[in-house]
Amino acid sequence: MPLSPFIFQLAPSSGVPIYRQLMEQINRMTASQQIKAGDYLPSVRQLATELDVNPMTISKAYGLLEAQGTLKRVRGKGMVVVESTQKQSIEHRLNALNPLVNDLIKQCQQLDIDQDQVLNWLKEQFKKEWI
Amino acid sequence: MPLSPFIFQLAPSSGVPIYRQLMEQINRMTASQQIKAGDYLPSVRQLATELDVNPMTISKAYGLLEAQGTLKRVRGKGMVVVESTQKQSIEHRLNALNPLVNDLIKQCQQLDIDQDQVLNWLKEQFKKEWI
Amino acid sequence: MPLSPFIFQLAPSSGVPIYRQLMEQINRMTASQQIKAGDYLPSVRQLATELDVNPMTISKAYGLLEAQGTLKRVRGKGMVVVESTQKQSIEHRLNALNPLVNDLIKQCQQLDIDQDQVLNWLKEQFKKEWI
Amino acid sequence: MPLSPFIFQLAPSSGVPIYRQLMEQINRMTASQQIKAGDYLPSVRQLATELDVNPMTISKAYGLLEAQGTLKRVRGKGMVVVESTQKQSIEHRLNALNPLVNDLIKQCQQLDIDQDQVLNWLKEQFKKEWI
DNA sequence: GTGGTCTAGACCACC
DNA sequence: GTGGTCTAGACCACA
Repeated sequence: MPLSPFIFQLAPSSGVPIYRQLMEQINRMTASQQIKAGDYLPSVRQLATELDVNPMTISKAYGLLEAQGTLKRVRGKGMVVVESTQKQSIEHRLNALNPLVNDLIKQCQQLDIDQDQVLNWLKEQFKKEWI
Repeated sequence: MPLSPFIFQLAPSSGVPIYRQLMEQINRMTASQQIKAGDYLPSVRQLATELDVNPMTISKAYGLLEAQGTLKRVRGKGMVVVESTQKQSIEHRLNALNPLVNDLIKQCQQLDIDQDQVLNWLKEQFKKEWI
Repeated sequence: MPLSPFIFQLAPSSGVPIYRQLMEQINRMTASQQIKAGDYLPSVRQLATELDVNPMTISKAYGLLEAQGTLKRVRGKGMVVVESTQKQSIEHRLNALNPLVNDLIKQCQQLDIDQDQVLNWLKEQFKKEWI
Repeated sequence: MPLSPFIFQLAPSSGVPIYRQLMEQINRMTASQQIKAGDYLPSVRQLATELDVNPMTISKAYGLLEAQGTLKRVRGKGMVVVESTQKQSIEHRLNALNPLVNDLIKQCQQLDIDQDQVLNWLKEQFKKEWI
């Protein structure tokens, strides 16, 4: 029963609701099969403690993922990833980055940064920051 | 001639408050001097109509930018960019992209996409989407 | 125990915006440490009811005091005075009265009242009205 | 025809509407007979130029003072102080300072300044600032 | 319960 | 025409 080897990173002051941040991260991890069918997610209380967040917030995220069909509630055991999830194609996963990249492009233009500058800088940043 | 040649793009469902999106965009445009000292911003009502948003929302953004020292109220004429703003260095502007890039890196890892894949794809996307 | 032992006095017809009156009074009370670091201000809704004012007006004042660095939002608990505030020197606090005193002097001159007359009268008034 | 020997002092950013500041100042000057029955006020245009204010603002103040019975419009000559005004008693004029003094007392209390401190300081300020 | 955001609509002061 | 202030009421995120 893999409890919480998952890396969740929250940005509390980003304006994006915490439950949405959680949902998006879990969705990405199922898309990449870092969480597979049958895996159990950390319990509401455990994750709440770990992230220093109200348990109701975790519960809300789990509830919505259940409604969306990604998770299933198992009485007495917790939330389990449903069997239908499978690793999505690389194209599909890259496309999930589209909103972020469009934002990036828009911000570059507003900051008057050109393509080569930002691409070179991104390469550097990736080398530095990639864990 | 306080027209509105500025391109504001809102993401209403992003969770980021509209007034914040506006503030950030205006801050970026002053950082790149696409809006220069002495320029007039579009009027509250005009921008509200253009973006289909309540005037008070625009007004809140302008008011906070005034409190922050970026804009100044000119009676009967509108909001003008203060004189002290100047174009910021390319390093400074690239650093403004940091939060977005950290997000990008995090999402790639959660989607199990490796560095070369994403960098190549970014190059393509930039060529396609850059206006 | 975020109660409301603070006395706010509004002058609705003074022309000074309500949110500004609130901000000024709160600033004075932190300057004199009648509100100390860690104290909770009355909730938006409570103060709105108490002062018979729209909640958004209170909220605007609190929001600006937060932007100004005097208050901090604590999720689910309310607005708390930040730790950095300290009692300001008597000189500093007296100087805060400058605009009012300049106004007083100007009005005396326009009313053809001389210095001794007004100073004696002020002494009396202070004795009578001081709570 | 005494044109504009009057000293008007405006505080444009005080939040008090300019037309009200004007009205109050003119009322004080009639109360003290610094402006007497039969005196002509400066013309709208002249005062507007002098104070760097929109003529409509002056006009509004004059109009309200006319409605209030203090001034009278004389065709082709301007606004004249009506005959009924007379110098008011010193008590009456001191009472006109009441709102300001109540404000002063309130601010002192909120700033935790005691009576003797403020009275001594006021004496000094009066000596320094009185023109 | 807490604060935050947004809307629709009114009125004010000033150019 | 410009921005500013306020209201009444709705909905959201979080404790």
